[in-house]
This record gives sequence, C-alpha cells and structure tokens, in this order.
Amino acid sequence: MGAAAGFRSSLTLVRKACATCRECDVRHQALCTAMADEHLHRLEDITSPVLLQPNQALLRQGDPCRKVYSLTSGMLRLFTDLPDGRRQITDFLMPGDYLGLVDDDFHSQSAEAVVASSLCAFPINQMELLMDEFPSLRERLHRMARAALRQAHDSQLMLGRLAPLEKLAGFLLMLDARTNHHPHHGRRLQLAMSRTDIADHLGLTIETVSRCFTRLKAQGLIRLPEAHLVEILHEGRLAEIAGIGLSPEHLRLAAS
Amino acid sequence: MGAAAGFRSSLTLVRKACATCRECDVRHQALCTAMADEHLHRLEDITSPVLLQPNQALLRQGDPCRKVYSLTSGMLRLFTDLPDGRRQITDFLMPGDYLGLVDDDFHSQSAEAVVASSLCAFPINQMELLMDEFPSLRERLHRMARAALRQAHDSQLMLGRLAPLEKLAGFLLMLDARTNHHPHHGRRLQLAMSRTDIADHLGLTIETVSRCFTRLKAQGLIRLPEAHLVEILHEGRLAEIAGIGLSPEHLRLAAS
DNA sequence: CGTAAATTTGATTACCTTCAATCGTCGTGG
DNA sequence: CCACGACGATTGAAGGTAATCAAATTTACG
Repeated sequence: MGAAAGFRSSLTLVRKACATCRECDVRHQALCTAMADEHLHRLEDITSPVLLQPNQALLRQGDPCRKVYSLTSGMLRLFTDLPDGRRQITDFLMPGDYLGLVDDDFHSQSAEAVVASSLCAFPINQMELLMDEFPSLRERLHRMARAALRQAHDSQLMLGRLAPLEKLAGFLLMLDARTNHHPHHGRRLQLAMSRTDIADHLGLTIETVSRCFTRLKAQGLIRLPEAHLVEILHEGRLAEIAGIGLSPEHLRLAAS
Repeated sequence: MGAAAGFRSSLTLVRKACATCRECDVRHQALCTAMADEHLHRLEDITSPVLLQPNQALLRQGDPCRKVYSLTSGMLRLFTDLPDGRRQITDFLMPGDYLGLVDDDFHSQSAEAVVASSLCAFPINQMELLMDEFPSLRERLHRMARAALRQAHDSQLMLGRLAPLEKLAGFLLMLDARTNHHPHHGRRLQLAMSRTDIADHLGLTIETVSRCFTRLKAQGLIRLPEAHLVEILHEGRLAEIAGIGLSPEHLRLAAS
C-alpha cells in the first residue's frame, strides 16, 4: 500500500516536472541551477523525457555512454554486480541528483528505478558543447561529482568499519537528511527500497537488516508501523549509534 | 630496510621533481597535463613545494581548505577516523594524483605520508582563477574527480561484498596496476604501507590480512621474500579470486 | 480471497575478530 | 659485538557475531 501510494504520487509529479524547465520540481537543486532563466531553454532544447516503472533498468554496466540524466522524481539505485550474483548498491539517487558523473566511454555501473521515476535525458556530446559555452555548467557538474565523492567516502567508512546496527542507524539518518530537504513529512520516513536493496547497500544480508530494525525498535529509537515506513523517535541516540563524525558532514552534503 | 631504501630514493626524486615543472616526473600524469608548455609557468608561479617525512600529517579532517596539492613522489594515505579509534583509509595516493578534489570549506578527511613524499601546493583561490582562465584545467580536475569516484565505487564493492581473500587479491592487483603505470620493476611489488594500513583500507584486522597473505603464499599465487615485497606469480588466478569469474568452487578451493 | 513474494523470526554453522604468544627485524646501549 | 627492548608481522586458541539454512508470518496483488 505504501508502495502503491508512492507510485501514484510519482506519476503526478512526472507531468509537472516535464512541462517546462522553469516550473520543474528540481529547478533549484539539479544541474540546471547552473543556468540562468534566460539560458534555460538551451538545456530544454536538448532534453528528452524518460519514464521508468518500478524495477525497470535504465542502464546496464558495460553499455556505451550516450546520454546523461537528471532525476526529477522517484528513486534510482546505482549498483555493480558480480558474476556470481553478489551485488553492491553504491548509491540511491534522489530527485535533483545527476546520473552520468562517472564514466567516459562505458558505464561501470547499472541503474534501475526503485519506484516509478522520471528523468531528463541529455545527449552527452551536446552536453559537452553546452559545458564549453557555459563554464558555470561544467563547474556545477564538477561540484556535484565532488559531492558524490564525499558521499562515497562516507559509504566506504560505513562498509569498512561500522557494525550492522551502526550501518542501519547511519543509513536511516542519511536517508532522512536527504529526503526531508525536499517536502518533508515530519519525522516519518518512507523507505522506497526493499530490505534486499538496503542489505546490498550496507554489505549485509536481509536477515541481518531485519534483525537490526527489530533491535532499533526494541530500543525505542524508531517505530515501524509498516515495513516501509519508519518513524524516527530519537534522532540523537540514533546519531550516537551511527558513529558520529558523520552527522554534520551528511547534512551539509545533502544540502548541495 | 625496504622502508629505508624507499625513503632514500624518494628524496632523490624530490630534487628532480621540484626543479622545474617542465622536467617534473609527473608532468604528463598530474593535473599539469592540462597546461601546454607555454602556459606551464602560470602554474609554476603559484606553486610551493612541500616535503613530508614518513607518517607526517599533511591535513587533519576538520581543517579549513586553503590549498590543493599534487603528489610528485612518495605515497599518501587518505583516511577518516572515528572517535573510538576506528579508521578507514579511503585511498592511497600515488605520484601524479591530486589532493583536494573533494571538499569545499573543510577537509572531511586526513592525509598523511606513508613514506617520504613531495608535493606541489597551490593556493585554492589562485587555482580557481587559473581554472577560470584555462577551462582545460577545470576539465582536467573534473576528469580526475570522476576517476576518483570510479575508484571509490570499486572500493565500495570490495568492502561490502568481497571476502577477505578476495579483498587482498584485488588490492594487490590494483596496486600493481597503479604502480606499474610508472616505471615498473617486473612483477615485484613494493608494499610501502604497513599491514595496519592495508587492514584499515580493506575493512579487516591485521591478523586477517596476515593470514590471507599466508594463504595466497600457500596456494603459490604470490611469494613474499620480505614482508613489504610481493612477487606476483599467477596474476590470472589472482584476478579470478579477486572477483572476476568467481564461482563457489573457487572460494572453496581458497578456503582449503 | 488465495497465491506468491517479502519480511521477520528461529536454530545452526562458519568465519572473522579478539586475545595471547611467538618470531623476526631494527635500533640502541652496554 | 652482542644483549636488550621496541615494533611489526605472523601464528595459535577461544569466543562472538553475522551468515546460512529453515520456517513462520505478514504483505502485496491478481
């Protein structure tokens, strides 16, 4: 039910987002921030919309790079998988995030929709031309790449040195910080992704993720009215568990 | 003894590297690649040299960002540490690598020399001006940030989803690939960093790292004439273990 | 409502960590 | 020159924790 509601609301957002860039939901968060209103049509001219259904693939690792994308609604997972089926989700993309920061010729990662999502697609070569013409655009993408790098570093710390409970606490706080920047629902946090996705992001098994949810619940730090709806009851203690050193950094990075 | 020799040879490199940019060891690998010979003096004008002794700190997380650096010789470790002493080394920097890709105001990571190292320091504001004047410079830094992001993603996969033996195999191959880019010494690989550093990079304990070395040795994939000198005997099988073409039988073989 | 999928919970196992001891190298001082 | 101590690396034994295997429960969806 929670998922169905998410699906529907995403679809309504799609129409708005694709109407004109001026009125886009992420006009002031995405790469277009770099373009003044008067030049915005230059981006608009080379854009084509993309709609994805839940779990639909946008890119497969190994595909040649032809376009770059800006997520306007929904959520994507970026991941690498090994031949034997193991999978590492390196990041979840939220509205305003940019996709195509990383590779030159071939995609080193796959991208799939977590929930119904809409994106703006830009042909790479035209984007290159636009970057030559508008240095602020290149600077903006550079800045976004740097933010992604900070986030990846945080993830490395989490994967390498945090215990399962700490990982989950940190993950929830990070998600909260990133989503509540956009229209927020109090302290309620929608988990768009499955336990499997969370496990593949945190380097755990789904059983361990589930047990950690149970422990956080038992400690009174969160409530879990539905499997995909978290209420954060005690952000401070959650941050303590998460290891600190992360919290100020995370908030700042989510802002950019 | 290996460490002492590394120290000495680094010092001789220092003098050469700092003489002039034209004759720099990393002239054709570092950020300066973006500058034509005729404009190289513009970089040179704002550069000041930095020398570091083994384990000397260059930056502490939390420090304000004032300068950016290009490593000309030696090796640096970039890391984050937690209040309780846990540490995650996110990357080892090699000659030609750039430092300062990530943060805007304050450093989110610390940087220390692994062995004696030399760097070029550039004041950030002057570098910004230079980037405005030479778009190719900004593009170069953007490209390097993207490469760093790819590397971070690889690290995430390794930390989250690889078994200890796979991690170490992958680490050795990665190190080999990065050092043999520069003048290489056959299949012999100098490990400049300690077991503790390796453990803190791979998300393991030093004991586990040591045991994995022993297992790789026992399987005849490497030799270990000294603790800090690795001979790769069977790169192919090492690559299999590292994650490409991993099958359960490989794991079982490795376990026995 | 019924079936399938996802999540949670339980029991057991395997493996890494922890704790502890030994070995080897290097540097210092007797 | 050798003894000693410090440090890093390796090896060994014991314990804990997350993975694995398995089942029950809840949720999603036709």
